[in-house]
Amino acid sequence: MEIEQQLAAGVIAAVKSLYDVEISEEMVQVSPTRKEFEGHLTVMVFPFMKQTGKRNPVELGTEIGDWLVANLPLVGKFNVVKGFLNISINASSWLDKLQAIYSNNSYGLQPVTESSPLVMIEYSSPNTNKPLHLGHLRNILLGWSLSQIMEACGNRVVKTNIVNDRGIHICKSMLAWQKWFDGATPESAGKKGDHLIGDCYVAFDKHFKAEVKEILENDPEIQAIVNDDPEKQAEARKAAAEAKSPLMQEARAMLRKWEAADPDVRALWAKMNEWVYAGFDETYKQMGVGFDKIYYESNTYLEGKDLVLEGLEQGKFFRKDDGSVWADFTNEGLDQKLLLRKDGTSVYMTQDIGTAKLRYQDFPIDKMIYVVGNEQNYHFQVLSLLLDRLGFKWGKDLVHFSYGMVELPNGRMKSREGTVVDADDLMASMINDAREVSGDRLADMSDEEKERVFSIIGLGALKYFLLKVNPVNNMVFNPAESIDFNGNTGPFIQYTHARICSILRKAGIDASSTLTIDNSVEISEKEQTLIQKLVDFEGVVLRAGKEYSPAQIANYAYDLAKEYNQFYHDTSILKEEDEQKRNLRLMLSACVARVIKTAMRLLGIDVPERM
RNA sequence: GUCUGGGUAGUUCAAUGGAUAGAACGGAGGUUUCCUAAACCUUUGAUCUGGGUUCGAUUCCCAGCCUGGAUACCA
Repeated sequence: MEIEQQLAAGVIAAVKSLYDVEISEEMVQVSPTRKEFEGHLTVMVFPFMKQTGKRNPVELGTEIGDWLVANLPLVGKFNVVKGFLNISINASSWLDKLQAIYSNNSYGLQPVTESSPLVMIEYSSPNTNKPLHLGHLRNILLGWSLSQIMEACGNRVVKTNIVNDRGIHICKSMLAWQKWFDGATPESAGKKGDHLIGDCYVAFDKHFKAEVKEILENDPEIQAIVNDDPEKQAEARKAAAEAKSPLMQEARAMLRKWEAADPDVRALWAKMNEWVYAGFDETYKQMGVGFDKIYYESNTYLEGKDLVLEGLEQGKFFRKDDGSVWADFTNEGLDQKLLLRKDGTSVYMTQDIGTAKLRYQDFPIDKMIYVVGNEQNYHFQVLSLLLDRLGFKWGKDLVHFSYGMVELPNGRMKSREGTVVDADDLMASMINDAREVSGDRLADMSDEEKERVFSIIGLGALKYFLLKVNPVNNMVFNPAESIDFNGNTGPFIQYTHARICSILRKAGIDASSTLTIDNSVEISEKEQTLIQKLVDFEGVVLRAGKEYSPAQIANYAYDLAKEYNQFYHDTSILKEEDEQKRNLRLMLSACVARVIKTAMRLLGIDVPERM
């Protein structure tokens, strides 16, 4: 049992024994003691004042403290300040804890068995008409990290991805490729497939814009659209002009051909999508992430349509006069939601229903987590109700892991304004920065080894930067300033780990060595603080899993690394002559290194042994 | 309009209802006879406004201001 829990149980017993009053677990708040005060853990006694009838919190705290010292072996001494009961834990209890952590190779991780709950996590979910950008990076890293954390919390995890491979957007790229790209392939163009297709999309948009402008200025039909409100008039004219654009009409015609399974269109579609997948795979590989099962919208949207029609027959949905199919959620406080257009084609929501069906066929899912931006909060609120109505047992409890946008200093990224930060470019530039910062520290390594380390460090900085922020908040990325390698950063934590590895190397300790310490060894305040933080790790992981928050792991890892750096700076380890003290510090270092490594793995960040 | 997030040092981020609101970057200054100076130390500086609940509010409730997002046939 954890020290905090033992203490909390002790306090409950103390109150029961002293005042014959039952208090609940929630009333006992235990937290680390602030640095200014003596003690390790602090219990708030204010909450017990009513039940115990005590008027004076100091008196109450003192009585509980006396009882704890007399009855709880792990409590050494205590002091009371106002209503804060500061408890000092016995040194031997800390040492026991440290030894337990040292000898447990999977410390902090819950076991996963055949009968563990099955959690499916969807993330990335790209469109296939353009390369991945910074926003996708946040999504993918959160999804990957979350799946690691859920596994660490004792769940079986299936990582999944839904690829939005059909629709008007890919038709635009296909059309542009036919018209202006002269049969270019990724090989002939010398660029990744996703980037080539992205270029096509941009080309389409450029020509399309020009067309619309031309029509707006010269077309008499458009000029005839008049509205008293100038804003509304402009909107209406623009919509009419866009619909009238020959390019757009061609794209729509292509989409219809695609839906009719026209062989030529399908062949082109398949070829171009393959290029994109190859490009994405390269990006995923570079990031160090992957999936267990990938779904494609082109395979799932028809399934969704079937389910909707089935639901319609069972009276779960209704049809409007124009033939469109809707779900009514006015009883649940929401609106009506379109499920099938009047022409019978499916919408975004329909596709998600079909995907859910296939997933449930493939896996006995207990919990489904969708990692999708907060712009889709409403969509997932509706999807949850919809799946529940269709009888998916996890529908009601599906988790929309909603995260904020990555913004630039002037606002959000806009592809139209060319302010999108490309994922591949950003990663390459981070790795390059790492190379420059490193100097000649790794001069004795082979070029291959060096590149591996630079890649770990550069990506570590990027990943940590994106993961340390609370997911619900929007975050700001300034492309003009490179991501830091100093301070509260991934490399700082990696550096601490590398440094510990160096110490252990010099002490002649490797994975097979076993350190031992005597329980009577003296333990300093800094050492005790470090052990306390190590003990916290298990709880931090569980909490991060419960609250779906990789940021808590990130902040914990930084805190631990910072604490160790201070310890390192004013404590000698290798030069320590007292063998017991030396072994204690080495054992502590080994534990810190392992916990850092585990925590960083939960974030999807590697830690090199040298840097 | 309606619904829904967010508002904390100059900047980027923290803070299960608890003690003097923490870090980092930036600014100013300092530390290498010892294990990696990507480090360490000192200093500078903030809770949008007004009410309420509470022994105690950045945190919970109400109102207002600022700001992001959604709002039904795009995904």
